[in-house]
Amino acid sequence: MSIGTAAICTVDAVVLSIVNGELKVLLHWRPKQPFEGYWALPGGFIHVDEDADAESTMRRILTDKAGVSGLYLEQLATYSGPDRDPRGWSISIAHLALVPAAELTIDEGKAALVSIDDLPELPFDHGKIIEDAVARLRGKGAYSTLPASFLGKDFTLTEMQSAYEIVLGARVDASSFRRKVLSLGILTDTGRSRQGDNRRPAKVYRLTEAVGTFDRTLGHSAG
Amino acid sequence: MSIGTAAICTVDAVVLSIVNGELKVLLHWRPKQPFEGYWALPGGFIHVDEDADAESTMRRILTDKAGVSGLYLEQLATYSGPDRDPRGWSISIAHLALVPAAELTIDEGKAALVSIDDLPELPFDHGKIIEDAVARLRGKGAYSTLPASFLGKDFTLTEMQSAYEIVLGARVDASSFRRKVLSLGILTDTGRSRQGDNRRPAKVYRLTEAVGTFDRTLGHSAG
DNA sequence: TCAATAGTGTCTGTCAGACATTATTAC
DNA sequence: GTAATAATGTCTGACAGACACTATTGA
Repeated sequence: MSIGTAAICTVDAVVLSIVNGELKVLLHWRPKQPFEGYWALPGGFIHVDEDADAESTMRRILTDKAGVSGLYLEQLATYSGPDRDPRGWSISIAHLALVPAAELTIDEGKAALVSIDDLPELPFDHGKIIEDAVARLRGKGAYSTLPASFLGKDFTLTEMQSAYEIVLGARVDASSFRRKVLSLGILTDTGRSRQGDNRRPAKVYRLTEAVGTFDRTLGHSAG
Repeated sequence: MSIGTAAICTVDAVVLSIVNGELKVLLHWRPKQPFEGYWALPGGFIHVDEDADAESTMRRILTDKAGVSGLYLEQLATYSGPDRDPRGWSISIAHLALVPAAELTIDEGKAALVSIDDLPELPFDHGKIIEDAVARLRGKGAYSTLPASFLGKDFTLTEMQSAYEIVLGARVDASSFRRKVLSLGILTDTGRSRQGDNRRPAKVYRLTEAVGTFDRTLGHSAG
């Protein structure tokens, strides 16, 4: 009896970034069939001869297609079925990646950052995957440091608050935000300040640890 | 160029249940190689000629191996790599299932419910998968109706509270629990009561909707 | 009556939201 | 001084935890 299956095994990434106060997703122009000429999520085949696991596949592809490495990456969900890919029964292990826009290398014509509110028609089930990715980000954003992944290593509290507001899609009270974030101990004061024009300089912080979750929520709680 | 990969595509389920106030996982005795004679998670190959997607594969296998259908099932994560299965580079789309113990058909000798604190040595990465499943359940339990999936269709508040206590691994105050659960509107009063010996009968409720999440937490909040 | 469990009432500390106020910069 | 943003102080309502209290059954 055969132990293998004929399923096509791929990975796809929903790479999100904040540009001009808007959540954008990285789309890649498909140079080949199927869906030649369409914009789609960056993805590709698992190479069983070189990849240590699906996350390695994903990082290899993101480095190749978007020039990013070391970004925040988590597994989103796995999509499968006979109809999602015209080549046959397929599996896609989808990932969610968050990256500061400045760290992305966009090859004009081959890739683009597109507002999640203004997506073109997408092949496969990529529309659904992006929807799920944004839902995950919005849901997890309120009780984790995920939104800080959109910022550089160092940032001010105002910048961090702005990232949370964009992720949550709601205004956040500055006083509450500072009180909570600082009391959680997730930030380290770098001792430096960032000057602006005609205004008081803001203290510069960085994450004490990598992305993590906490039990209190930030921003408005529904209900 | 070949579009397929040689990855072995499987699904596995962490079927959890509560027996005697303890969280138990369904293990299946492996009648064939690899790991013949070991206890392992119920799982199997995706059949691309008959399965509509990985969840269909999972439900087909659970019906065959555990006689359960219509249970709560959600995707957990996908595990992959060259070493987790001796047959080669493999993918397992792992699922989390919650089911009342009474609805399980256990074929003695072929399957067993084992306490999650007393697991045997498990093949593949099944130990890690169970660990992740329990972490998911504990994390999501405090703000969802997931623990109610361990109960039958109808239940009393005391039974529901007990399920939450077992899932959260902590005592829950009855007054707080009732106040919260009832104010959330997630329960419908059936109008019936359940008699016990020498005690006041308890009202019988059922979930108003299928498993869902809410924003307030039940039980102790950490921090 | 008692034993046992079901269910309610109420106090208190914590904390999010609101918003007024102060601080620090450039000009 | 003004303009602009950074940061703090304080009031209030909501609610979780604690726990005392009442209710309803069988014997």
